[in-house]
Amino acid sequence: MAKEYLETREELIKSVLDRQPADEALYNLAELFKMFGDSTRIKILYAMFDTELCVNDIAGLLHLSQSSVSHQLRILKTSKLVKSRREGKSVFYSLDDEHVRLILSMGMEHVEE
Amino acid sequence: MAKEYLETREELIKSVLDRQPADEALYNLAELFKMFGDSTRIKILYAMFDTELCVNDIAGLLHLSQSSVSHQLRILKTSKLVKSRREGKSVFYSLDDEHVRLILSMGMEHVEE
DNA sequence: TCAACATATGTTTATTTGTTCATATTATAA
DNA sequence: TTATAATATGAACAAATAAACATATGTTGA
Repeated sequence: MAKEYLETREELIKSVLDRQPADEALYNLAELFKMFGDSTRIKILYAMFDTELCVNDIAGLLHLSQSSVSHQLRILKTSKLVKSRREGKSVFYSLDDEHVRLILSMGMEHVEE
Repeated sequence: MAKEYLETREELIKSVLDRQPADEALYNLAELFKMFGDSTRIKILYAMFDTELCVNDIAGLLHLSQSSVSHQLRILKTSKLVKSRREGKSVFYSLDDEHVRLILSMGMEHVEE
């Protein structure tokens, strides 16, 4: 009985390890969520939920400094969460991927409960 | 023409602001994602993806110190991402909510591309 | 070419945060 | 109740990081 318990327990532990994704995948996953884990970036991402915006628009809209917005956009772009296109003097940013919207929505659903 | 452009631009800005969730909601959203934005916590959460585990199991499984795991579990519990039940000397932790699994899966999908 | 505007970037600083170590709490069994 | 096992917690330290400030780069029109 005790042995059986230990065996199934060992099996449980083993199955958890088997199912566990590789460390690298989990590291990347954490890095992804880290991008969403800052108020400023979340505000910026949400503002772009269904429209592209240029840096000054975002800064004005959200009462943030141009520098701060630009820095955060660079981080978001490096992480492939936003993309940009230049139009004259302005650079328009938008969400890079439908997943970004999904992740935002899913999180918001959880928060709103 | 220029005026029309400006008007629609103003309208765009206005509509963004209208759609933008309250700062408090966005703050909470960022706090939620922050919980997922650390490798250690992600590993712990994923290990519990479909089974409850006690502190020592997690520590052994993931080669983490007991203290570190306990600290992180407290943070996760405070954020309502995990729940716990005591059984004798052990405390078993598990994901608190189906949303947690959904958020993890959605993020992993994005990362795996 | 020069002035202005929009954006990007480098640096410094202050804050946040994860880990470690030591110790406290809680529960079980002898 | 004492020893031991499992977990929790407090404090100190080091690393990560967001914001501010100054300045650089790039773009347009006069």
